[in-house]
Amino acid sequence: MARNQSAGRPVPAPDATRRSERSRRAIYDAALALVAEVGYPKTTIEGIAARAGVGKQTIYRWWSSKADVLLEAFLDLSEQAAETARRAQADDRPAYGIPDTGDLAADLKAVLRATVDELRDPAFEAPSRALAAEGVVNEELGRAFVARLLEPQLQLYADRLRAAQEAGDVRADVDPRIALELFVSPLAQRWLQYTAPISHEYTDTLVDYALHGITPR
Amino acid sequence: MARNQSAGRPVPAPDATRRSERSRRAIYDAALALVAEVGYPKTTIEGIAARAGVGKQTIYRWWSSKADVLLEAFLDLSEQAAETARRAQADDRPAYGIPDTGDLAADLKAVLRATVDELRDPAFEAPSRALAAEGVVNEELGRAFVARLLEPQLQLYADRLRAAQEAGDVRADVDPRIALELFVSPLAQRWLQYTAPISHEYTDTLVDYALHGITPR
Amino acid sequence: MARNQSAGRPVPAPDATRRSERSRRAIYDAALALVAEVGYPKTTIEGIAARAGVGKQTIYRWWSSKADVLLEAFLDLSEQAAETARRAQADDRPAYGIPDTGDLAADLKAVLRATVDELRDPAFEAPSRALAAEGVVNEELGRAFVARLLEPQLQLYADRLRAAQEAGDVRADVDPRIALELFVSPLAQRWLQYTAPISHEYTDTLVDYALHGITPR
Amino acid sequence: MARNQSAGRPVPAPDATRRSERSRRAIYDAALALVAEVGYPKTTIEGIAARAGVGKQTIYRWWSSKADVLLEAFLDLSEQAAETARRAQADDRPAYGIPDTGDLAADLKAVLRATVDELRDPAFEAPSRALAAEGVVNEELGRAFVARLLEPQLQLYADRLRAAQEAGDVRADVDPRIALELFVSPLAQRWLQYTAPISHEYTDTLVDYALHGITPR
DNA sequence: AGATAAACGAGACGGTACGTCTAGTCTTCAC
DNA sequence: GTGAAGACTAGACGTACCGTCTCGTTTATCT
Repeated sequence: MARNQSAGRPVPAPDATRRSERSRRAIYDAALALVAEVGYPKTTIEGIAARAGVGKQTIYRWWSSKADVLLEAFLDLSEQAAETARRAQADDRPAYGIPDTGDLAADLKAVLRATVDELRDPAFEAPSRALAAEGVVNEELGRAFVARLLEPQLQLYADRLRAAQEAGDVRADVDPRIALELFVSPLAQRWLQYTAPISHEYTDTLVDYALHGITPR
Repeated sequence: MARNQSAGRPVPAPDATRRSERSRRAIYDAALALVAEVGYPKTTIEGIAARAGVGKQTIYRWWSSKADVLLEAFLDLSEQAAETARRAQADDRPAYGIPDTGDLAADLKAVLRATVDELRDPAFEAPSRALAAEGVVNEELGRAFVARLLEPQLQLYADRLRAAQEAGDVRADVDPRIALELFVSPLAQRWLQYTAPISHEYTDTLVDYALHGITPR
Repeated sequence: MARNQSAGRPVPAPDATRRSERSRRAIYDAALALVAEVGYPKTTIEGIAARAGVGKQTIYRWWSSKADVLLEAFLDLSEQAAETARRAQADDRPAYGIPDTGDLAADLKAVLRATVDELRDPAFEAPSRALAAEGVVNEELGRAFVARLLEPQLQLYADRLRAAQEAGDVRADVDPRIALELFVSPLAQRWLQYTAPISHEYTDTLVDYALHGITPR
Repeated sequence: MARNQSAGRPVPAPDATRRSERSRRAIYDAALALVAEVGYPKTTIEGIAARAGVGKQTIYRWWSSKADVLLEAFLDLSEQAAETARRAQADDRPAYGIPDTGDLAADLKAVLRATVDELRDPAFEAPSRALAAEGVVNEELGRAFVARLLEPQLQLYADRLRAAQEAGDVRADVDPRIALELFVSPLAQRWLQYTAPISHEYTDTLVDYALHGITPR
């Protein structure tokens, strides 16, 4: 992502130590605000630069594309949110990840309900939807999006499922990385593709189906 | 979809009876070819018109956007493919839909394996990926994409599951429309978002997990 | 003007006897009205056709260009005006042309004053200015404009000057066709090119200078 | 001329100090060449931009219309020609304007003969004819054309006539600005409107008629 | 009176150019 | 010597007309 250095002429890499933190922040803010306000397709680099009070070159110097700017802006936003959340928690509690109360179904349902709520938060919806869309069509960005944003999230589910396996609540022969998709992917698809509305009841049902299957026991 | 008639001056709707079938076909072909060759973002209306040997206005007269052209082109392609498939089948066999051999798991696995193959067919991949991406970010198109392409496919799974319910192979309290997502959505997400590779083994596993759950029985 | 029949395939010449007089009149009216309202450059053949309630082909069938339509429309207008003027005159008076009272200077001044007034009539100004402009840049139309509209007018001056020569009021060695330009062309240039305002005093002065020269006698 | 700033949103005026002289020259050259080669109506802004190797926006940034480009291009050409002529002259001779040998008729005839030759020079004919035509129909451009190109030329005649008045060769009560039209306007009209051919003999005759009148002395 | 054929209103078609917008590069000036 | 400002080349956007080409629908003679 960072900087395109594959091309012919070895562009002298900008000196990152002298980079203006002020501009970086302003660009993130402008990019997120514009995506939220006018949508991703109508968000332009010129627009971001103008809103951030920054020259276009300052954007092209540090990012390779509109999608790249937005990806980093969103990553930054997520980190800030995570940081805030972490700080807000009581100090000695498990810092991050999916809770493990011993009740797998309840834990998954709780987290998925929270995810549903988050997906409906407009501040998150516009940029993450934009990034997801761009990632569908732009494989490089798609992989970056998955690696830096999605996979870390999914890993938390995998960890929880592995813990459940150790507790005997999930069969040992089950691959947690696949199993988690049984409830995560349906939610993702409904949200991304508007195939159907999402709700707490829906995600609860997904967890039940995924844990116990749909055949008679 | 149809025609923009929301704006101020009521543009007289073009006379569809005089529409050039030749141009329509040429536009579909050009649009699909360009999306496959240079990708959706670099496919332009000017490019489609030039390649189709058609005036730009002929495109703007009948479609409202590049996405709209591609959606119809892809629908047309699908219909043609379905038509071909239908014709290729023996006359008395069940014409369309998911086979029902009595073995639900085997039937689902077979269809999903075929889907995996289709998703890897470049002729289908480029346009459907492009449409899916556009649909993520453009709700109107997204809903049209789902309603006209995706949902009819999903309905076939729902039908098969309902038959399985009647045969006692699926619990009666299960909602087929949700249940199908347990194996369809994971595949869709891996394909769309590059979260992980897809394979026949993978979809087989999904069916097994979905049918029997991941908890010990 | 008439009809382009130089090209390869011998387009069957339209049958003028079956031509719709109604359409012809409507086209003339629409053309003149549009030129007066929106100016010549913004007058389009589509616009004329729409306003005249006529198919575009009906225009292309009978005229070769926008300029051609306007030229004929203006000729028609001029003929009608001349006809009206002729009818309005007493029956036995000299029907047409420049009066000959025996006083050359007075006669020329009177006619030029009338011309100044006519040039200021908006109904004449827009189309004649448009035709003159087009004629400057389009030699074929320019020559047609001169031959059919301008030269007949100038001929009247030449006739009056010749009569004056016979009466001994103009030197015998003077070429009337050139002499008339001494007062006609300055007026034409001021009007066409906005080089200076026109007035009755101005044309009176032109006649005086032209008749007696500008050197001391 | 300058820049359109009448519209709603106040488009930020471009910074003239940073203007590319290279582009400006290339645009002038391309515009003049195209007008000479294919004529004014078939000269397009796109064509000028392409030929000049320039983006369309660079033309729209600095000029408001095709006519405006051509006017400035032609002014530039005239200035260059005048500059060249000035440099070519012997240093102590009267730098510019109409010669004053004491023989008014001869001086005027000489200058008009030179003008006839210039009007026949294709390099000047196409653009000046195009500008004149556009000026007939577009008052704003017409006035600019007159003010910046025509009137300065005419002023030279007025100056020479005033000198002749002081020398007693022209009557004191004659208005030089009007008198000059007696020989300038006829030539202009013949050239512009193709009313008749132009020649050295013709302009000589015009001078004779204008100086001495057409009546017997 | 009916047949026949051309002119007609309408408007879709392949095109060209318009004037605007944005991409991404390059240059200038201020801090 | 970085970074804002913005002019530059390039080219797609969506619109407006061009001139050509069908369509059916009048008209208007010619059987």
